[in-house]
Amino acid sequence: MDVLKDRRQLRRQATIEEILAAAVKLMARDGVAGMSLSGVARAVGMKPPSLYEYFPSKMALYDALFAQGSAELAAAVRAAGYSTGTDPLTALLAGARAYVGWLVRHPVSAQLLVWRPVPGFEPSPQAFAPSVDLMAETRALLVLAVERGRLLPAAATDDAVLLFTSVIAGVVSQQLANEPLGGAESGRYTRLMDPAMAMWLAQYTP
Amino acid sequence: MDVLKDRRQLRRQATIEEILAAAVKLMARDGVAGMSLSGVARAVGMKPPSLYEYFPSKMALYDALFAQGSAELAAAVRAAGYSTGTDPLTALLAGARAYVGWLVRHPVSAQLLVWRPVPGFEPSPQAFAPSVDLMAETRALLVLAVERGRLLPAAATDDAVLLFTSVIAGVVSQQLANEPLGGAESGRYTRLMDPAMAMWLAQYTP
DNA sequence: GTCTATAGCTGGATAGAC
DNA sequence: GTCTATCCAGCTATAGAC
Repeated sequence: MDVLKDRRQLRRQATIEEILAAAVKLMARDGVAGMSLSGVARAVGMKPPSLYEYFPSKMALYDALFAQGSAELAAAVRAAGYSTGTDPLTALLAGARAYVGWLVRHPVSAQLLVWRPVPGFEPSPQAFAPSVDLMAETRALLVLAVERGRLLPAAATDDAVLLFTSVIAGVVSQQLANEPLGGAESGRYTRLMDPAMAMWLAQYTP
Repeated sequence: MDVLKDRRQLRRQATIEEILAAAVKLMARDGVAGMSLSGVARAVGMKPPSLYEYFPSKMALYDALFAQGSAELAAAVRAAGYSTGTDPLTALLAGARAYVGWLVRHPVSAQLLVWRPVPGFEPSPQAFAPSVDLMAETRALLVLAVERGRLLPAAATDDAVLLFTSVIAGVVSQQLANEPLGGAESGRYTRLMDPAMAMWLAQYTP
């Protein structure tokens, strides 16, 4: 708790983040499954064994990346939703837009989060938690929108939620399949996002 | 051209297919990117060098798998469409159903075709051709459906086609993310498929 | 916390005998 | 066409000096 300890922990945290950033960069170049600890070590100016001071295994590094991405994604969605005021439907749409937008801007994390490209890697429950929370909040927003009469009751059923997430997954999938490593900033997904949301809404608007 | 040569070629073709099948099986176990030539060789009762008699490199094996999957998928979609008679809209929907169905029943090929999980692998133009053809035929069906008054003119625009493929991609994505290696035969995707198609149709039906 | 050294393994691919 | 033998490269991970 004293200053020295804090400074040390801060330094350590900075190194950890440097390692994570380097790993993401490498994954953008070689593919998510193609990342190697040797490559990461080279990128941060370390020798491979030194990485084990920060992560006990390669899978632990993947898990940290998953946790970081999952948390940042959830935060981005929440921030977008909160900033819109109190209307649940507006918040829902802003959240969906933020969700897709974040994934498109972070294609490497997107692959790690949405697909499972690494043989043998399963995210830990802690790493997965933000996604679970986000899903629950999305559901709650839908229920609220129904209660307030902004959506038809059917919009809060399991099938409607599945359809909603599926539409969003479709947009993300389109983008990632065409620009897996985040090349040119194509406006394709934005052009797709509005009609897609409108299409879903048309089913459930009073 | 003589009988002996034919027999030899037939035998060779059978071996090639055995190798491809073994590779798919291994990819289901270890992940698409986790397949190894050593493992494939073991599975077919060969030593690794012998595989080079049939494929000049590991990437060539991936390409053959891509080509095979792409062709089979296109064939399945066409068969479903043709069997419905001459109504383009019915054919379109039957095709979409067949498309998703085939991918769900062949999750390993689906990952290879839809996602790009193998670092450094790009399908050759020949391997990719069936997918391109299929896309063109889908477009043609939409145009035909519009001409026959089964769909609104807007259904043949680029945006509508993008939305159509995106909806399908969403269903596939949902399924693959939850059952990447084709575990239990969950009826989830079928439950999702009909509402998803209905949702798109609602936008473009006269 | 960082290093050297190294274990220990697996992989893709080639040469050349049979 | 299949094999043995081998090359060479890369990787994760550990032991132990500093």
